[in-house]
Amino acid sequence: MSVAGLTKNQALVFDKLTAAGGPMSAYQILDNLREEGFRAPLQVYRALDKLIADGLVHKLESLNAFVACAHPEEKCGSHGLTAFAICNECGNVFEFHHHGLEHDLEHFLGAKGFKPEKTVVEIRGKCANCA
Amino acid sequence: MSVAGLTKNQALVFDKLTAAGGPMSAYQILDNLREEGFRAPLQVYRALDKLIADGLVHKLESLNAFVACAHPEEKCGSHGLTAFAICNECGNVFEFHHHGLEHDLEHFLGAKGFKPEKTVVEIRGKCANCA
DNA sequence: TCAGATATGTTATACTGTTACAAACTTGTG
DNA sequence: CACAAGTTTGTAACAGTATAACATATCTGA
Ligand SMILES: [Zn+2]
Ligand SMILES: [Zn+2]
Ligand SMILES: [Zn+2]
Ligand SMILES: [Zn+2]
Repeated sequence: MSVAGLTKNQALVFDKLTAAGGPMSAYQILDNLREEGFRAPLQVYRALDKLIADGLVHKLESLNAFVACAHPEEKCGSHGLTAFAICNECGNVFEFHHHGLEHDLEHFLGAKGFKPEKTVVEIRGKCANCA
Repeated sequence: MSVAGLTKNQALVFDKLTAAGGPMSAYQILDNLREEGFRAPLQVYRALDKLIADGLVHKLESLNAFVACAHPEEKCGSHGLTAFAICNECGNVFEFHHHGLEHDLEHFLGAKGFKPEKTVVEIRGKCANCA
């Protein structure tokens, strides 16, 4: 379950998020880790910072929530662009890479002198089950 | 400057945002409208809700901030996809539409039974001036 | 052992957004 | 005009998200 190189708190947060199988807010994580000794938001946010830097967790900006990476073996962190389809009905999140997209954006913005560092792509809608 | 069909508070918020020429947080807007009689966040959020629904203002999810539409005459609201390149150095925001992008995403997700309703695309990086 | 670095704990606070309810204004109708 | 219905605004309280500042503990290498 766990991943090498993580501290205790980082591992607790990562495992909780992985077990959830979907997005959680920082405060939901906090409440779910009180039994394990968590007391303050900062414990969660610090762990999330590291997990995000390592590409093991992503932040969903349009939800203010966090989700475990769907394929950590692919080193999402190294991709400039990770995209999410988020169902507004059931809350299900589908994570994907789309190289055409990435390339198009880089090309389009590069021509304008803009250097992308991190790209947020979140598609809100209805998933196949909820349509 | 103003736009027809807006109430007093909506017009005040829209004008302030337009004059700013860049993103503002809801509370920055509030503080800038105290002289005009604003007292509570809800006055700002209610106005923003309407302006966003009308496509005159966009929310930048990765900044928790709001920006006046760069080309309201094009009815951004009717596009599924409006994208933003946001400079991490100077805060400048460049709004654009990219139909190839929109089409690719629709095609890719449509094949999976996902029906997009609203898409967030925000590219954070360095603009030409700051590179 | 001891110093420096890293990780954690704790409190308080700042920032973002909503609920609930009351009052004022607008508009159409008898 | 009177007055009801709808819409806009005002106000207070609160809920949810995130960080600053400082203290303590733990780990690591000289
Ligand atoms: Zn990922
Ligand atoms: Zn669904
Ligand atoms: Zn626009
Ligand atoms: Zn710039």
